[in-house]
This record gives sequence, structure tokens and C-alpha cells, in this order.
Amino acid sequence: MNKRTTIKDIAAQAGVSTGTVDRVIHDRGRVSVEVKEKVLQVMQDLNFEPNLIASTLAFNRILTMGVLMPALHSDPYWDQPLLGMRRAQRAVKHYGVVLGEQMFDLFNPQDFQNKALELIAQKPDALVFPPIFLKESLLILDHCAEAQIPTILINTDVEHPQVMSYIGQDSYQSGVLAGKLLQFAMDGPGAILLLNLDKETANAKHLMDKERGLRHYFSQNKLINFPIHRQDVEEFDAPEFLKAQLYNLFQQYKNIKAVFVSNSRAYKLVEALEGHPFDQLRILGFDLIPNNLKFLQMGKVDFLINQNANYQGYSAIKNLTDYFIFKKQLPRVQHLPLDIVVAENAAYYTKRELGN
Amino acid sequence: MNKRTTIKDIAAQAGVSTGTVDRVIHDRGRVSVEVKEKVLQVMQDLNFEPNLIASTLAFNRILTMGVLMPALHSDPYWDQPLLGMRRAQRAVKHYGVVLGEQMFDLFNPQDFQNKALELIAQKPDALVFPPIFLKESLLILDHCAEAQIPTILINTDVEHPQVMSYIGQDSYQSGVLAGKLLQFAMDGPGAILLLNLDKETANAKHLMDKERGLRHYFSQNKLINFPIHRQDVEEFDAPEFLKAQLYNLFQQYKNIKAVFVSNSRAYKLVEALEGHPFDQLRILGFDLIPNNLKFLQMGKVDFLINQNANYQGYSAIKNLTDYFIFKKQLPRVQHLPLDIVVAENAAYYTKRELGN
DNA sequence: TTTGATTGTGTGTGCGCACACGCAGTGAAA
DNA sequence: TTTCACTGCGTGTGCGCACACACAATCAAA
Repeated sequence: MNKRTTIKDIAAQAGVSTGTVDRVIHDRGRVSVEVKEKVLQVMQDLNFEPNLIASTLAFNRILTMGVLMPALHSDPYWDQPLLGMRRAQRAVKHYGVVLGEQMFDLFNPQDFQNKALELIAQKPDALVFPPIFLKESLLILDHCAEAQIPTILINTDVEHPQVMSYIGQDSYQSGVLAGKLLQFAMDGPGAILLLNLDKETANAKHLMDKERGLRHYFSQNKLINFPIHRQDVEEFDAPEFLKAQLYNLFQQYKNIKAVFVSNSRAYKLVEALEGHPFDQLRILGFDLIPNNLKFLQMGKVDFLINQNANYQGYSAIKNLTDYFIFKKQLPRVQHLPLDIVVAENAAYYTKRELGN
Repeated sequence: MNKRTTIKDIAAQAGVSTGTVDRVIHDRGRVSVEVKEKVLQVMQDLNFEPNLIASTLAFNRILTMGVLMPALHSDPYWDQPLLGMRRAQRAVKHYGVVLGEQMFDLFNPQDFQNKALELIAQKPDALVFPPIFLKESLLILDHCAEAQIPTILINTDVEHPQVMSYIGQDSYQSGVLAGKLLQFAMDGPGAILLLNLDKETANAKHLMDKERGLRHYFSQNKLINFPIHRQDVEEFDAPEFLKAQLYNLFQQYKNIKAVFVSNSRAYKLVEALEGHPFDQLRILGFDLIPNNLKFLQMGKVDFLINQNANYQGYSAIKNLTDYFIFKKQLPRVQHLPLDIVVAENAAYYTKRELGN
């Protein structure tokens, strides 16, 4: 095997020293124009690719990636991206990548902001977070811009010049996909209940996008006998209350044949319906969290759309490593696959998604 | 940040030289028992993890991974694993990984064997291939055992002591999954046509596994009004012949409502039915090859099950790198996800699967 | 003209590890 | 006793690159 060309080869061929080649490569200046041209030419000719192994070894620097996430174990969904990030860190620790983690209270915008500023004060080389609270997130991004910290968003996208890359689902398209699946599952026309089990639903852009997608599917395909009734429930943690709400709805709209739960809380719906005769109800939810999977296997939930929460986190750290170590440019938007999960193919995704 | 412990630290702490530490780490002998114990103890205490970057740099060796695949462009399915391997090679080339490719004629067992032996004669550090021809594959594996070449199989598994790892689909389960999806799509009972568009179907274990899985789904769930009629067609490349066969079948079994095409050739079925009134026919096939995707978008194919052909190849090379560079143990069997692909979520998989 | 700052280039060291080599000590065979 | 193989250990070099430093040349300001 013909060994790879090194900066030494370049130097010899160009009639200069390796120091000069180094200066050209890193554009450190202090090189005459003619020599620079010459060196670049030789690099082209010899098809030079720097040895990244040697490079990182010599660089000998620790890359701290700031990570701002909801506190572990406060919500089954939000554990996954963080675990994914830690998994990625283990995979790339040889490059000197470490995580600087800050946890915040999932329901406290002020805490979110405070922890973010603490994190930025530590001057990490990059920052990753889900912009759960829009207003505060924009402020944080301003701070990042000032401190020159490249930032990756996960789960929800936000328009801001400082955002280097967004990694997450395409909410709108996941709604469209849900429409298709529900139609398949429903055996003919009927009403669909769109259930938002979340707080401040009105401010949650991704939930609205999903709704638009769902409605689009049926209108686009001229499926007129599939009315969609939307209901927001903020007290989703109160089973009795939720149950009462649901019974009202089923009274009001007699022909509801399916429920679309717009986030990872489909299991709350199933729990609220426990022991009652809604066997004919088709249920579609999101995300492979343990309770959802349980009901999927029991046949109480028909479909789960996997938003790859774990992989979102994994991907964020991997991408930053590529950016810093391998000098790769990152795409502004990286939509992850919307995996359709049924009982028969759940095992594979579970293994991947819950992969410690 | 407290820097990582190095062999120098170990040496100092144990009161020996780095050379001795090195000998202990690599078990090269020439170390007294007491010193060895001492060094191991210190390594434990200081929680030593070798710097793999420095290690690979100093190791300075080229790892050649022998790759035996069907000739490029002889079949759209078989291009994908090879492209995946090349993609992986690009990702890990910094570790000195190169591919030694050998192509064989997809329909010629003798050529398969010859090319394999050529490849082995070049003494690669590892070998990857799909055991398309069983008898010849066993022979090749014997040769690998003799030459001490660790081997990874993709696409189809074979029992042989020399097989280090199998990466591919779970054929049986993909049949089960297909049953579920067809039932969803069918709007009530009806017959299913199981179509094997392949040569030597009887020897293809994975096709038989799929059939077993499909039948299992319906019997398991006590769905008795879903008879399954199987038909093998070897001359799948002759559209007129295929069409005639199909018309016969539809005559014979009036109530066929869905077709299960057991491999990547669903598009051949659609082409044969072109322009004829089978709009009500539900079709499920495998793999994201361009023609299948085209018909999926047109609504002529309802489901594709993605067997992640590209990722199979990618994964094989990545795994071998992990094995050689990072000293990871590989699991004997790695089943990849069975992605359910419909028109509404195809884009993401296409991007990933056809990823050059 | 002298001084100082700036530019252009080469040399040297170190990143952490792998591996070759050297050298003293030991014990057995000649 | 000499020879020699072998054991147990230390030293030195190189992998390819990043970066600090040295030093001569140049040019402008005093």
C-alpha cells in the first residue's frame, strides 16, 4: 500500500519547511504569496489529506460541549436525548470530547434561562439544547452569539442566526403520516379525536404543526368523512379528570373511531380508559417510552411514531465532533426518520432507542 | 480539566519504565510476575484507559477488509450494501482502513467461489460477504478458518464457527410484520398472494422464513378468512410471461385482495399489471430501490419494508473497525430494524439508505 | 544611521503510544 | 572457565501534526 502523503512530503516537494506548510494549511499568515501558492499547488497535486489522528493527538485539547436538558427522570421522554448524548460522548471521548451538563426544571422557564446562562459562563466550545421555552431560548441564543458559541438545537427548531443546526423530527410531516396510518387502521370513515396532553399547548409550535399535517392529509386526499375534533387537556396527570373529559367527548361526538395523541403521553389516555369498552378505538401516539411500548404490545395502542429522541441527542454530539475534529460543515436542518412502530417491529427500535 | 492518565503516569507510580508498562499492557512477556502484578494494580487504581488516538497513530498499520460482493449495477438491491461499505470506509479511513473489493457474478456460484479464494489469497485482515450460495459459502468459511481471517456475514446468516457476526434482517419477523400491515391495508378478509420472484427459491432460506412468518401472523391471531396462496416465478424478467401467470392466478383465486412480494422485486409485479384494473389490490414489498419508491409514491405499492441494505454494509465495516481499533467484542447476531415505509415517510429513509 | 517593529522562514519539542534495541544478570551447557 | 541463550528491564526513536521559538531580512520611524 502506498502510504499517504504527509506535510513532510509537501514540504520537500515545494522546497520549504514543514513549518511553512503548516502555516499555509492553517492560514496563520506570515507566508509570502508566491510560497503560499506553490504549497497549495503541491497539496493539490499530491492530493494531500491531513492525518486527523495525528492532528487531534498534537492538538491535545479538550472540547467541552455544553448540554442543557430537563432534569433526568423528570419525564420519560426527555431522558432519552440526554442518554443519547452520553452514549455519543463515550463513543468520541478519544477525541477529548466531554459534556458539560446543566439540568433545568421542565416546567420552569426562569430556571431554564438561569441554567443556560450559568452554562454559557463556563465558556463551552459548543452548546446543545431543546428550545422548550421560546422567549427564553431566543435570549440564550443572543448570548451564544455574543460569546461566539456555535449552537445545535434538538427537538424543536427556532429561527435564529446563531443556530448552526437543528436535529429533530419534521412535526408537520409526522402529522401527515399519522393521518395515513389512522386511515389504514380505521376500516372506513369516522371521526378522529386529536388530543393534546400538554401545558401551554398554544405556544408549542410542534403540536400545531402536527395538527396542520394531520388535517392536511385528509383534505389533500379528499377524505371528507373524517372529521377531526381537537381537545387540549392540561391536567393530564389527573386520571379521573382526564377520564371525565374523555367521556364527555365520546358523548358529544358519537362516531369517534380513533385518537391521535400528539406527544409521548398516549399511555395516559390508555390508563384513563382502563377497563372500559373502547376496544374498537384506534390509538396512535408518539415515542418509544416504556409505558407506550407496554400498551403497544398489549394491543391497546395501534401505532407509535418514533421520533428518535435518543438518536437526536446522539446525533447532536456526533455532529459537533464532526464539526470540530473533522471540519465537516453541518446542514442547517437534519430531519430524522419518522419510524412507524407496531408490536411486530418494536423490538429493534427499543434496542436502539433505549440503548444506554 | 484533569488530564487523563498515561502510561508514563503508570510507570512513575509503579516505579518502572514505560517500556515495562507497555509489555504488561500488550502481554509481551519478559516481565517478572511481581512487577506485572504491581503494574496491573496501578493501572486499576489510576483507572487507566489507553489513548486510542495515540495508539493508532503509533501502530501505523493498514487494515485491509476483504469485501466480496455481487458486481456493481448487476442488481439494484445489491448495490446498496457495497455503497454502504464504501461510505463506512470513508468515515474510518483515518484509522488506516481500506477495502479490498472483489466482485462476482450474482448468478454464478463458481465465480463466487473463485473470487472468494482470490481474495483470501491476498490475506486481508477480515472478510465480509453475503453467503448467497450456501455450499460454496461453507467452503469459503473453512478457508477463512484456516487462514485465521475473522468473517462477518451480511444479508443471510449461516451457521459456522468462523462467523464472527451476522448483520441483517430477521426474515421470519419481517414476514410476521408483513402480515400485520396487509391486514391493516385490506379492509376485511380476503386472499393473499405470496409471490416469490427469484431463482432457486427452494434453496433460499430467507424466503422460506418470510413465508413462515407471514402464515404465522394469521394463524396466531386466529384470522381464518385470510388464505395465503404461494406462487414462485423464476422468469420474473419476462413481463409478458409474468403477466400471464398473474392473470391465471387471479382467475383461479377470485378473492385475492393483496400481494406479498417477498423480495425487492415488487416493481416487476406493478409493471406487469400496468394499465389493468387492479386498483383495489394491496401490494407490499421490500427495500427502497428506485423503482419501488416510484410506485410507492404513485400509490401503486402500499408498503415497503426496508431491510436497510445500505446500512448492513455500513455496519459491517464499522463493526470491524470497532473490533480492530477499539477492541470491542461483536455480538454474534445483529438484527437491523424492519422499517415500515409508506409514501408519507419515505423521504427520510431514502436519504439515509441511498446515502452515497 | 540607528532603532524597533514586522515579515518570512526554519528548527525543535511534545502529544501518548508501539516497538526495536541495548544491556546487565542468570544459569546451563561445553 | 568460557560461551551462549534467555530473562528482566530501560532507553530511544518515530508515527504526523501543532505550535512555540529563533533568527535573518526588510522597512519605516526617529
